[in-house]
Amino acid sequence: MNTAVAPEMPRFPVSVTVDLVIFTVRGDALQVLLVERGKAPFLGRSALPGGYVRPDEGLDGAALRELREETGLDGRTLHLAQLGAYGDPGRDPRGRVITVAYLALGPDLPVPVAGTDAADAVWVPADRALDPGFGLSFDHGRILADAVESARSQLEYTTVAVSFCREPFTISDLRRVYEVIWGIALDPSNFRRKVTRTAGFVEPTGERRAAEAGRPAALYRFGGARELYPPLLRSGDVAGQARVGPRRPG
Amino acid sequence: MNTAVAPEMPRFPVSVTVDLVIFTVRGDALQVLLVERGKAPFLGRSALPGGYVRPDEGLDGAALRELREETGLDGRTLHLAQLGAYGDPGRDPRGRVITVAYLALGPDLPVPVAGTDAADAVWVPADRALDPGFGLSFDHGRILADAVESARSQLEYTTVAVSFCREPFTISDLRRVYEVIWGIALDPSNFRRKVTRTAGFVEPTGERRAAEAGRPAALYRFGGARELYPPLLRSGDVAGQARVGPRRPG
DNA sequence: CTTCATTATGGTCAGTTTGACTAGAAAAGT
DNA sequence: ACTTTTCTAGTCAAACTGACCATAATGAAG
Repeated sequence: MNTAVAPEMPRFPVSVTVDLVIFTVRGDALQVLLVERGKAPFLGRSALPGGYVRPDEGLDGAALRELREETGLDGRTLHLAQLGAYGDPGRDPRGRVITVAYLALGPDLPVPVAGTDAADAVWVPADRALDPGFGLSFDHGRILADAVESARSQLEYTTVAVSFCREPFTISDLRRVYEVIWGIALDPSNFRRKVTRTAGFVEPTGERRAAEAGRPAALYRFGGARELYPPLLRSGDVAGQARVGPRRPG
Repeated sequence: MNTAVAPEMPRFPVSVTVDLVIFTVRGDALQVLLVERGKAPFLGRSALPGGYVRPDEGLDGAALRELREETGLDGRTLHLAQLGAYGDPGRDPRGRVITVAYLALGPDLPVPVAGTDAADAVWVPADRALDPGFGLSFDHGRILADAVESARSQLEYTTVAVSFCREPFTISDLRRVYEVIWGIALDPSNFRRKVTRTAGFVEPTGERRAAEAGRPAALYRFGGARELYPPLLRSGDVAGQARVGPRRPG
Protein backbone atom coordinates (compact mmCIF):
# COMPACT_ATOMS: atom_id res chain seq x y z
CA MET A 1 0.00 0.00 0.00
CA ASN A 2 1.88 3.01 -1.22
CA THR A 3 -0.76 5.63 -0.92
CA ALA A 4 -2.94 6.64 1.95
CA VAL A 5 -5.95 7.15 -0.24
CA ALA A 6 -8.35 4.41 -1.21
CA PRO A 7 -5.98 2.27 -3.18
CA GLU A 8 -8.69 0.26 -4.86
CA MET A 9 -10.39 3.32 -6.19
CA PRO A 10 -10.62 4.89 -9.59
CA ARG A 11 -8.73 7.92 -8.41
CA PHE A 12 -8.03 10.87 -10.63
CA PRO A 13 -6.81 14.40 -10.01
CA VAL A 14 -9.36 16.43 -8.11
CA SER A 15 -9.09 19.71 -6.32
CA VAL A 16 -11.49 20.91 -3.68
CA THR A 17 -12.19 24.58 -3.14
CA VAL A 18 -14.56 26.71 -1.14
CA ASP A 19 -16.30 29.71 -2.67
CA LEU A 20 -17.98 32.40 -0.64
CA VAL A 21 -21.13 34.26 -1.47
CA ILE A 22 -20.87 37.20 0.92
CA PHE A 23 -24.02 39.26 0.99
CA THR A 24 -24.73 42.60 2.52
CA VAL A 25 -27.47 45.14 2.11
CA ARG A 26 -26.08 48.47 1.00
CA GLY A 27 -28.33 51.27 0.01
CA ASP A 28 -31.20 49.88 -1.96
CA ALA A 29 -29.62 46.66 -3.15
CA LEU A 30 -28.48 43.27 -2.09
CA GLN A 31 -24.78 43.32 -2.82
CA VAL A 32 -22.28 40.56 -3.20
CA LEU A 33 -18.54 40.70 -2.69
CA LEU A 34 -16.64 39.89 -5.85
CA VAL A 35 -12.95 39.78 -6.60
CA GLU A 36 -11.19 40.41 -9.85
CA ARG A 37 -9.22 37.41 -10.88
CA GLY A 38 -5.51 38.06 -11.09
CA LYS A 39 -4.65 35.03 -13.14
CA ALA A 40 -5.94 32.68 -15.77
CA PRO A 41 -8.46 31.34 -16.34
CA PHE A 42 -10.97 34.18 -16.44
CA LEU A 43 -8.15 36.67 -15.84
CA GLY A 44 -9.56 40.09 -15.16
CA ARG A 45 -13.09 38.78 -14.78
CA SER A 46 -15.13 38.86 -11.61
CA ALA A 47 -15.49 35.84 -9.39
CA LEU A 48 -16.65 34.84 -5.98
CA PRO A 49 -13.87 34.90 -3.42
CA GLY A 50 -12.61 31.50 -2.52
CA GLY A 51 -9.67 29.22 -2.47
CA TYR A 52 -8.35 25.77 -2.08
CA VAL A 53 -9.12 23.64 0.92
CA ARG A 54 -5.94 22.71 2.74
CA PRO A 55 -5.01 19.19 3.70
CA ASP A 56 -5.53 19.68 7.39
CA GLU A 57 -8.68 21.76 7.52
CA GLY A 58 -12.38 20.99 7.23
CA LEU A 59 -14.72 22.60 4.78
CA ASP A 60 -16.21 24.97 7.34
CA GLY A 61 -12.72 25.83 8.51
CA ALA A 62 -11.61 26.61 5.00
CA ALA A 63 -14.61 28.85 4.53
CA LEU A 64 -13.86 30.71 7.74
CA ARG A 65 -10.24 31.15 6.77
CA GLU A 66 -11.07 32.42 3.30
CA LEU A 67 -13.61 34.79 4.74
CA ARG A 68 -11.02 36.24 7.06
CA GLU A 69 -8.37 36.41 4.37
CA GLU A 70 -10.59 38.09 1.85
CA THR A 71 -12.48 40.47 4.07
CA GLY A 72 -10.62 40.58 7.34
CA LEU A 73 -13.84 39.63 9.09
CA ASP A 74 -14.36 37.11 11.79
CA GLY A 75 -16.79 34.52 10.53
CA ARG A 76 -18.17 33.99 13.99
CA THR A 77 -19.72 37.44 13.85
CA LEU A 78 -21.32 36.73 10.51
CA HIS A 79 -23.88 34.20 9.54
CA LEU A 80 -22.00 31.55 7.64
CA ALA A 81 -23.58 28.36 6.35
CA GLN A 82 -23.00 25.89 3.60
CA LEU A 83 -24.93 26.44 0.43
CA GLY A 84 -24.04 23.37 -1.58
CA ALA A 85 -21.45 21.59 -3.65
CA TYR A 86 -20.82 22.22 -7.32
CA GLY A 87 -18.76 19.78 -9.27
CA ASP A 88 -19.74 19.49 -12.90
CA PRO A 89 -16.84 18.30 -14.98
CA GLY A 90 -15.70 21.20 -17.07
CA ARG A 91 -16.74 23.87 -14.61
CA ASP A 92 -13.05 24.71 -14.30
CA PRO A 93 -10.96 24.49 -17.47
CA ARG A 94 -7.88 23.57 -15.46
CA GLY A 95 -9.30 20.23 -14.45
CA ARG A 96 -11.68 18.62 -12.10
CA VAL A 97 -12.49 21.02 -9.29
CA ILE A 98 -15.23 20.45 -6.76
CA THR A 99 -16.26 23.56 -4.93
CA VAL A 100 -18.29 23.85 -1.78
CA ALA A 101 -20.15 27.14 -1.74
CA TYR A 102 -20.83 28.99 1.50
CA LEU A 103 -23.27 31.77 2.13
CA ALA A 104 -22.17 34.57 4.46
CA LEU A 105 -24.49 37.33 5.57
CA GLY A 106 -23.35 40.47 7.30
CA PRO A 107 -24.20 44.08 8.02
CA ASP A 108 -23.02 46.80 5.70
CA LEU A 109 -19.36 45.85 5.74
CA PRO A 110 -16.43 48.16 5.20
CA VAL A 111 -14.84 48.23 1.80
CA PRO A 112 -12.95 44.99 1.90
CA VAL A 113 -9.24 44.81 2.42
CA ALA A 114 -7.03 43.40 -0.24
CA GLY A 115 -6.67 39.71 0.24
CA THR A 116 -4.47 36.99 -1.06
CA ASP A 117 -5.88 36.26 -4.45
CA ALA A 118 -8.02 39.34 -4.50
CA ALA A 119 -6.35 41.99 -6.57
CA ASP A 120 -9.29 44.07 -5.48
CA ALA A 121 -12.61 43.15 -4.01
CA VAL A 122 -15.73 45.19 -4.59
CA TRP A 123 -19.38 45.16 -3.71
CA VAL A 124 -21.65 44.57 -6.67
CA PRO A 125 -25.44 44.54 -6.67
CA ALA A 126 -26.49 40.93 -6.92
CA ASP A 127 -28.86 41.44 -9.81
CA ARG A 128 -26.17 43.21 -11.77
CA ALA A 129 -23.72 40.39 -11.14
CA LEU A 130 -26.40 37.95 -12.24
CA ASP A 131 -26.83 39.65 -15.58
CA PRO A 132 -25.46 37.28 -18.20
CA GLY A 133 -23.50 40.14 -19.68
CA PHE A 134 -21.65 40.68 -16.43
CA GLY A 135 -19.59 37.60 -17.10
CA LEU A 136 -18.99 35.94 -13.80
CA SER A 137 -16.24 33.34 -13.88
CA PHE A 138 -16.74 29.61 -13.81
CA ASP A 139 -20.27 28.61 -12.77
CA HIS A 140 -20.39 31.38 -10.22
CA GLY A 141 -23.50 32.78 -11.84
CA ARG A 142 -25.41 29.68 -10.96
CA ILE A 143 -23.96 29.60 -7.47
CA LEU A 144 -24.94 33.21 -6.95
CA ALA A 145 -28.44 32.58 -8.24
CA ASP A 146 -28.83 29.70 -5.81
CA ALA A 147 -27.51 31.90 -3.03
CA VAL A 148 -30.03 34.64 -3.74
CA GLU A 149 -32.87 32.17 -3.70
CA SER A 150 -31.56 30.62 -0.51
CA ALA A 151 -31.36 34.01 1.18
CA ARG A 152 -34.86 34.90 0.05
CA SER A 153 -36.19 31.67 1.42
CA GLN A 154 -34.31 31.88 4.69
CA LEU A 155 -35.81 35.28 5.37
CA GLU A 156 -39.20 33.65 5.50
CA TYR A 157 -38.51 30.94 8.02
CA THR A 158 -35.59 32.18 10.07
CA THR A 159 -34.37 35.30 11.79
CA VAL A 160 -31.23 35.63 9.67
CA ALA A 161 -32.38 39.03 8.48
CA VAL A 162 -30.87 40.51 11.62
CA SER A 163 -27.49 39.33 10.38
CA PHE A 164 -27.69 42.15 7.87
CA CYS A 165 -28.24 44.75 10.58
CA ARG A 166 -25.60 46.20 12.84
CA GLU A 167 -26.86 46.37 16.41
CA PRO A 168 -28.67 48.24 17.61
CA PHE A 169 -31.06 48.54 14.71
CA THR A 170 -34.52 49.87 14.10
CA ILE A 171 -37.51 47.97 12.86
CA SER A 172 -37.22 49.94 9.67
CA ASP A 173 -33.65 48.79 9.19
CA LEU A 174 -34.86 45.26 9.46
CA ARG A 175 -37.78 45.90 7.16
CA ARG A 176 -35.48 47.37 4.56
CA VAL A 177 -33.55 44.09 4.52
CA TYR A 178 -36.69 42.21 3.63
CA GLU A 179 -37.78 44.76 1.08
CA VAL A 180 -34.44 44.86 -0.66
CA ILE A 181 -33.91 41.11 -0.78
CA TRP A 182 -37.47 40.24 -1.69
CA GLY A 183 -37.86 43.19 -3.99
CA ILE A 184 -41.26 44.06 -2.64
CA ALA A 185 -42.67 46.73 -0.37
CA LEU A 186 -43.93 45.69 3.04
CA ASP A 187 -46.46 47.51 5.13
CA PRO A 188 -44.48 49.17 7.95
CA SER A 189 -47.19 48.72 10.51
CA ASN A 190 -47.89 45.10 9.78
CA PHE A 191 -44.20 44.31 9.65
CA ARG A 192 -43.66 45.88 13.04
CA ARG A 193 -46.52 43.96 14.53
CA LYS A 194 -45.19 40.69 13.19
CA VAL A 195 -41.61 41.26 14.27
CA THR A 196 -42.29 42.56 17.74
CA ARG A 197 -44.84 39.89 18.54
CA THR A 198 -42.62 37.01 17.49
CA ALA A 199 -40.88 35.88 20.65
CA GLY A 200 -37.12 36.03 20.39
CA PHE A 201 -36.87 37.90 17.14
CA VAL A 202 -35.95 41.35 18.48
CA GLU A 203 -35.86 42.93 21.90
CA PRO A 204 -35.93 46.65 22.61
CA THR A 205 -32.89 48.38 24.00
CA GLY A 206 -35.01 51.22 25.34
CA GLU A 207 -33.13 53.81 23.32
CA ARG A 208 -34.12 55.70 20.23
CA ARG A 209 -32.30 56.95 17.22
CA ALA A 210 -32.99 60.16 15.37
CA ALA A 211 -33.10 59.53 11.67
CA GLU A 212 -32.60 61.96 8.80
CA ALA A 213 -36.29 62.65 8.76
CA GLY A 214 -39.35 61.72 10.69
CA ARG A 215 -40.01 60.51 14.15
CA PRO A 216 -37.08 58.86 15.92
CA ALA A 217 -37.23 55.09 15.89
CA ALA A 218 -36.87 52.75 18.81
CA LEU A 219 -33.73 50.63 18.83
CA TYR A 220 -33.62 46.87 19.11
CA ARG A 221 -31.16 44.07 19.34
CA PHE A 222 -31.38 40.46 18.25
CA GLY A 223 -33.56 38.31 20.47
CA GLY A 224 -31.73 35.02 20.07
CA ALA A 225 -34.33 32.93 18.27
CA ARG A 226 -33.22 31.19 15.11
CA GLU A 227 -36.48 29.96 13.70
CA LEU A 228 -39.34 32.22 12.84
CA TYR A 229 -42.61 30.71 13.89
CA PRO A 230 -44.99 31.31 12.34
CA PRO A 231 -43.01 32.24 9.25
CA LEU A 232 -42.99 35.65 7.66
CA LEU A 233 -44.12 34.81 4.19
CA ARG A 234 -43.65 36.75 1.02
CA SER A 235 -47.18 36.21 -0.05
CA GLY A 236 -49.14 37.19 -3.06
CA ASP A 237 -47.01 40.25 -3.57
CA VAL A 238 -45.19 40.12 -6.83
CA ALA A 239 -41.50 40.81 -6.98
CA GLY A 240 -39.38 42.67 -9.43
CA GLN A 241 -41.59 45.63 -10.16
CA ALA A 242 -44.05 47.40 -7.96
CA ARG A 243 -42.04 48.73 -5.14
CA VAL A 244 -43.98 51.65 -3.76
CA GLY A 245 -47.53 52.23 -2.78
CA PRO A 246 -50.05 50.02 -1.07
CA ARG A 247 -51.67 47.20 -2.92
CA ARG A 248 -54.94 47.56 -4.71
CA PRO A 249 -56.35 44.31 -5.89
CA GLY A 250 -59.02 44.71 -8.42
CA MET B 1 2.76 22.65 -17.30
CA ASN B 2 2.76 18.97 -16.77
CA THR B 3 -0.55 18.54 -15.10
CA ALA B 4 -4.00 19.63 -16.08
CA VAL B 5 -4.94 20.59 -12.59
CA ALA B 6 -4.19 23.95 -11.04
CA PRO B 7 -0.43 23.73 -11.13
CA GLU B 8 0.12 26.59 -8.72
CA MET B 9 -2.02 24.99 -6.10
CA PRO B 10 -1.30 23.16 -2.90
CA ARG B 11 -2.67 19.94 -4.29
CA PHE B 12 -2.90 16.82 -2.24
CA PRO B 13 -4.67 13.50 -2.64
CA VAL B 14 -8.41 13.91 -2.44
CA SER B 15 -11.23 11.61 -3.37
CA VAL B 16 -14.77 12.71 -4.01
CA THR B 17 -17.71 10.45 -3.31
CA VAL B 18 -21.46 10.69 -3.24
CA ASP B 19 -23.49 9.14 -0.46
CA LEU B 20 -27.20 8.54 -0.65
CA VAL B 21 -29.74 8.85 2.10
CA ILE B 22 -32.66 6.95 0.62
CA PHE B 23 -35.79 7.30 2.67
CA THR B 24 -39.06 5.51 2.50
CA VAL B 25 -42.00 5.14 4.82
CA ARG B 26 -42.61 1.52 5.65
CA GLY B 27 -45.10 0.51 8.23
CA ASP B 28 -44.85 2.90 11.09
CA ALA B 29 -41.33 4.16 10.58
CA LEU B 30 -39.18 6.29 8.41
CA GLN B 31 -36.67 3.86 7.03
CA VAL B 32 -33.32 4.37 5.43
CA LEU B 33 -31.52 2.09 3.03
CA LEU B 34 -28.20 0.89 4.41
CA VAL B 35 -25.59 -1.42 3.02
CA GLU B 36 -23.21 -3.65 4.85
CA ARG B 37 -19.66 -2.75 4.01
CA GLY B 38 -17.80 -5.55 2.32
CA LYS B 39 -14.32 -4.21 2.92
CA ALA B 40 -12.25 -2.16 5.29
CA PRO B 41 -12.58 0.27 6.84
CA PHE B 42 -15.73 -0.41 8.82
CA LEU B 43 -15.92 -3.90 7.34
CA GLY B 44 -19.22 -5.51 8.22
CA ARG B 45 -20.66 -2.28 9.57
CA SER B 46 -23.60 -0.43 8.09
CA ALA B 47 -23.15 2.55 5.85
CA LEU B 48 -25.06 4.74 3.49
CA PRO B 49 -24.87 3.54 -0.08
CA GLY B 50 -22.54 5.57 -2.20
CA GLY B 51 -19.45 5.51 -4.28
CA TYR B 52 -16.78 7.43 -6.01
CA VAL B 53 -17.52 10.14 -8.48
CA ARG B 54 -16.09 9.29 -11.86
CA PRO B 55 -13.92 11.60 -13.88
CA ASP B 56 -16.49 12.30 -16.52
CA GLU B 57 -19.66 12.69 -14.50
CA GLY B 58 -21.17 15.46 -12.46
CA LEU B 59 -22.23 15.15 -8.85
CA ASP B 60 -25.91 14.79 -9.65
CA GLY B 61 -25.04 12.26 -12.30
CA ALA B 62 -22.98 10.24 -9.88
CA ALA B 63 -25.85 10.26 -7.40
CA LEU B 64 -28.29 9.06 -10.06
CA ARG B 65 -25.93 6.32 -11.12
CA GLU B 66 -25.33 5.12 -7.59
CA LEU B 67 -29.02 5.16 -6.90
CA ARG B 68 -29.65 2.97 -9.90
CA GLU B 69 -26.78 0.66 -9.09
CA GLU B 70 -27.77 0.19 -5.47
CA THR B 71 -31.51 0.02 -5.80
CA GLY B 72 -32.24 -0.51 -9.44
CA LEU B 73 -34.46 2.54 -9.34
CA ASP B 74 -34.65 5.36 -11.80
CA GLY B 75 -33.79 8.56 -9.97
CA ARG B 76 -36.13 10.52 -12.18
CA THR B 77 -39.06 8.82 -10.55
CA LEU B 78 -37.79 9.63 -7.08
CA HIS B 79 -37.21 12.90 -5.41
CA LEU B 80 -33.47 13.38 -5.41
CA ALA B 81 -31.75 16.49 -4.16
CA GLN B 82 -28.43 17.45 -2.74
CA LEU B 83 -28.18 17.55 1.01
CA GLY B 84 -24.72 18.93 1.53
CA ALA B 85 -21.01 18.28 1.46
CA TYR B 86 -19.05 16.65 4.25
CA GLY B 87 -15.31 16.88 4.23
CA ASP B 88 -13.75 16.90 7.66
CA PRO B 89 -10.21 15.61 7.56
CA GLY B 90 -10.21 12.27 9.22
CA ARG B 91 -13.76 11.37 8.35
CA ASP B 92 -12.30 8.55 6.29
CA PRO B 93 -9.25 6.76 7.70
CA ARG B 94 -7.99 6.03 4.22
CA GLY B 95 -7.30 9.65 3.48
CA ARG B 96 -8.98 12.83 2.52
CA VAL B 97 -12.41 12.07 1.14
CA ILE B 98 -15.01 14.70 0.43
CA THR B 99 -18.50 13.35 0.11
CA VAL B 100 -21.55 15.00 -1.30
CA ALA B 101 -24.67 13.65 0.33
CA TYR B 102 -27.93 13.33 -1.56
CA LEU B 103 -31.40 12.83 -0.19
CA ALA B 104 -33.71 10.51 -2.11
CA LEU B 105 -37.35 10.05 -1.21
CA GLY B 106 -39.53 7.31 -2.60
CA PRO B 107 -42.61 5.21 -2.01
CA ASP B 108 -42.36 1.93 -0.19
CA LEU B 109 -39.66 0.43 -2.35
CA PRO B 110 -39.08 -3.23 -3.03
CA VAL B 111 -36.37 -4.97 -1.09
CA PRO B 112 -33.35 -3.63 -2.84
CA VAL B 113 -31.36 -5.62 -5.30
CA ALA B 114 -27.77 -6.43 -4.57
CA GLY B 115 -25.54 -3.73 -5.92
CA THR B 116 -21.91 -3.27 -6.61
CA ASP B 117 -20.44 -2.58 -3.23
CA ALA B 118 -23.55 -3.63 -1.43
CA ALA B 119 -23.12 -7.13 -0.09
CA ASP B 120 -26.67 -6.71 1.02
CA ALA B 121 -28.84 -3.67 1.39
CA VAL B 122 -31.59 -3.45 3.96
CA TRP B 123 -34.16 -1.01 5.20
CA VAL B 124 -33.54 0.19 8.72
CA PRO B 125 -35.72 2.52 10.76
CA ALA B 126 -33.98 5.87 10.80
CA ASP B 127 -34.12 6.31 14.54
CA ARG B 128 -32.59 2.91 15.06
CA ALA B 129 -29.78 3.71 12.64
CA LEU B 130 -29.26 6.96 14.48
CA ASP B 131 -28.76 5.23 17.79
CA PRO B 132 -25.10 5.65 18.70
CA GLY B 133 -24.91 1.95 19.45
CA PHE B 134 -25.91 1.11 15.91
CA GLY B 135 -22.47 2.07 14.72
CA LEU B 136 -22.88 3.66 11.36
CA SER B 137 -19.66 3.97 9.41
CA PHE B 138 -17.70 7.15 8.86
CA ASP B 139 -19.70 10.26 9.71
CA HIS B 140 -22.84 8.76 8.26
CA GLY B 141 -24.63 9.25 11.53
CA ARG B 142 -24.33 12.97 11.22
CA ILE B 143 -25.31 12.88 7.57
CA LEU B 144 -28.36 10.82 8.41
CA ALA B 145 -29.31 13.16 11.23
CA ASP B 146 -29.08 16.11 8.86
CA ALA B 147 -31.16 14.21 6.34
CA VAL B 148 -33.92 13.50 8.83
CA GLU B 149 -34.09 17.12 9.84
CA SER B 150 -34.09 18.19 6.21
CA ALA B 151 -36.94 15.83 5.42
CA ARG B 152 -38.93 17.03 8.41
CA SER B 153 -38.47 20.60 7.38
CA GLN B 154 -39.27 19.99 3.74
CA LEU B 155 -42.58 18.45 4.66
CA GLU B 156 -43.61 21.78 6.09
CA TYR B 157 -42.91 23.97 3.13
CA THR B 158 -43.08 21.70 0.10
CA THR B 159 -45.20 18.93 -1.35
CA VAL B 160 -42.43 16.31 -1.24
CA ALA B 161 -44.53 14.15 1.04
CA VAL B 162 -46.25 12.79 -2.05
CA SER B 163 -42.89 11.37 -3.12
CA PHE B 164 -43.38 8.79 -0.39
CA CYS B 165 -46.74 7.71 -1.78
CA ARG B 166 -47.32 5.49 -4.75
CA GLU B 167 -50.04 6.88 -6.95
CA PRO B 168 -52.89 6.79 -6.59
CA PHE B 169 -52.90 7.38 -2.88
CA THR B 170 -55.40 8.33 -0.22
CA ILE B 171 -55.32 11.34 2.03
CA SER B 172 -54.65 8.97 4.88
CA ASP B 173 -51.61 7.58 3.10
CA LEU B 174 -50.30 11.10 2.83
CA ARG B 175 -51.14 11.88 6.41
CA ARG B 176 -49.32 8.81 7.59
CA VAL B 177 -46.19 10.13 5.92
CA TYR B 178 -46.39 13.29 7.97
CA GLU B 179 -47.19 11.45 11.15
CA VAL B 180 -44.36 8.98 10.76
CA ILE B 181 -41.72 11.52 9.82
CA TRP B 182 -42.76 14.15 12.31
CA GLY B 183 -43.56 11.62 14.97
CA ILE B 184 -46.80 13.32 15.90
CA ALA B 185 -50.46 12.60 15.37
CA LEU B 186 -52.39 14.87 13.06
CA ASP B 187 -56.10 15.47 13.11
CA PRO B 188 -57.47 13.60 10.09
CA SER B 189 -60.16 16.13 9.37
CA ASN B 190 -57.95 19.18 9.62
CA PHE B 191 -55.26 17.53 7.57
CA ARG B 192 -57.72 16.70 4.83
CA ARG B 193 -59.01 20.25 4.78
CA LYS B 194 -55.51 21.63 4.49
CA VAL B 195 -54.37 19.27 1.77
CA THR B 196 -57.42 19.41 -0.42
CA ARG B 197 -57.72 23.18 -0.24
CA THR B 198 -54.11 23.83 -1.14
CA ALA B 199 -54.10 24.32 -4.87
CA GLY B 200 -51.87 21.88 -6.70
CA PHE B 201 -51.13 19.57 -3.81
CA VAL B 202 -53.41 16.68 -4.71
CA GLU B 203 -56.17 16.13 -7.23
CA PRO B 204 -58.86 13.47 -7.03
CA THR B 205 -58.88 10.61 -9.46
CA GLY B 206 -62.57 9.98 -8.84
CA GLU B 207 -61.95 6.45 -7.70
CA ARG B 208 -62.03 4.92 -4.27
CA ARG B 209 -60.11 2.21 -2.55
CA ALA B 210 -61.45 -0.22 0.01
CA ALA B 211 -59.12 -0.48 2.94
CA GLU B 212 -58.78 -3.25 5.50
CA ALA B 213 -61.30 -1.56 7.67
CA GLY B 214 -63.57 1.40 7.56
CA ARG B 215 -65.10 3.46 4.85
CA PRO B 216 -63.34 3.37 1.48
CA ALA B 217 -61.12 6.34 0.83
CA ALA B 218 -61.06 8.53 -2.21
CA LEU B 219 -57.94 8.29 -4.34
CA TYR B 220 -55.75 11.17 -5.40
CA ARG B 221 -52.74 11.86 -7.47
CA PHE B 222 -50.07 14.54 -7.21
CA GLY B 223 -51.23 17.99 -8.25
CA GLY B 224 -47.95 19.32 -9.59
CA ALA B 225 -47.22 22.11 -7.12
CA ARG B 226 -43.81 22.06 -5.48
CA GLU B 227 -44.20 24.70 -2.81
CA LEU B 228 -46.78 24.49 -0.12
CA TYR B 229 -48.37 27.83 0.51
CA PRO B 230 -49.28 28.50 3.18
CA PRO B 231 -47.02 25.95 4.83
CA LEU B 232 -48.20 22.99 6.81
CA LEU B 233 -46.48 23.58 10.10
CA ARG B 234 -45.72 21.00 12.71
CA SER B 235 -46.96 22.85 15.72
CA GLY B 236 -48.90 21.92 18.77
CA ASP B 237 -50.25 18.48 18.03
CA VAL B 238 -48.86 15.95 20.43
CA ALA B 239 -48.34 12.28 19.79
CA GLY B 240 -46.24 9.37 20.93
CA GLN B 241 -43.90 11.56 22.84
CA ALA B 242 -44.71 15.20 22.27
CA ARG B 243 -42.25 17.25 20.35
CA VAL B 244 -42.28 20.99 20.30
CA GLY B 245 -45.05 23.41 20.85
CA PRO B 246 -45.53 26.87 22.27
CA ARG B 247 -49.23 26.07 22.40
CA ARG B 248 -51.26 25.66 25.52
CA PRO B 249 -51.78 29.22 26.65
CA GLY B 250 -54.32 28.42 29.32
C1' DC C 1 -79.82 -8.97 10.17
C1' DT C 2 -78.23 -5.96 13.78
C1' DT C 3 -74.67 -4.03 16.14
C1' DC C 4 -70.10 -2.69 16.53
C1' DA C 5 -65.55 -1.23 15.34
C1' DT C 6 -63.10 1.42 12.21
C1' DT C 7 -61.84 4.68 9.02
C1' DA C 8 -63.32 8.53 5.88
C1' DT C 9 -65.36 12.79 5.32
C1' DG C 10 -67.93 16.95 6.33
C1' DG C 11 -69.07 20.72 9.32
C1' DT C 12 -68.99 24.00 13.43
C1' DC C 13 -66.82 27.28 16.33
C1' DA C 14 -63.68 30.11 18.74
C1' DG C 15 -59.18 31.97 18.70
C1' DT C 16 -55.28 33.61 15.95
C1' DT C 17 -53.01 35.65 12.18
C1' DT C 18 -52.92 38.51 8.15
C1' DG C 19 -53.50 42.24 4.82
C1' DA C 20 -55.50 46.64 4.02
C1' DC C 21 -56.20 50.72 5.91
C1' DT C 22 -56.81 54.88 9.20
C1' DA C 23 -54.88 57.83 12.39
C1' DG C 24 -52.00 59.87 15.76
C1' DA C 25 -47.03 60.93 17.48
C1' DA C 26 -42.57 62.92 17.03
C1' DA C 27 -39.09 64.79 14.77
C1' DA C 28 -36.86 68.24 10.77
C1' DG C 29 -37.44 71.74 7.33
C1' DT C 30 -39.62 75.95 5.37
C1' DA D 1 -47.33 77.56 12.13
C1' DC D 2 -47.42 74.47 8.66
C1' DT D 3 -45.75 70.70 5.87
C1' DT D 4 -43.22 66.58 5.22
C1' DT D 5 -41.52 62.46 6.81
C1' DT D 6 -41.23 58.47 9.42
C1' DC D 7 -42.61 55.80 13.39
C1' DT D 8 -46.23 53.68 16.02
C1' DA D 9 -50.80 52.27 17.43
C1' DG D 10 -55.06 50.90 16.29
C1' DT D 11 -59.42 48.83 13.51
C1' DC D 12 -61.67 45.55 10.65
C1' DA D 13 -62.70 41.78 7.72
C1' DA D 14 -60.94 37.69 5.65
C1' DA D 15 -58.34 33.64 6.06
C1' DC D 16 -56.43 30.07 8.64
C1' DT D 17 -55.93 26.88 12.61
C1' DG D 18 -56.86 23.65 16.21
C1' DA D 19 -60.34 21.34 18.72
C1' DC D 20 -64.21 19.29 18.29
C1' DC D 21 -68.72 16.82 16.81
C1' DA D 22 -71.37 14.30 13.54
C1' DT D 23 -72.23 11.39 9.82
C1' DA D 24 -71.04 7.96 6.02
C1' DA D 25 -69.52 3.67 4.46
C1' DT D 26 -67.46 -0.47 4.93
C1' DG D 27 -66.22 -5.26 7.23
C1' DA D 28 -66.53 -8.10 11.31
C1' DA D 29 -68.91 -9.96 15.22
C1' DG D 30 -72.89 -11.63 17.42
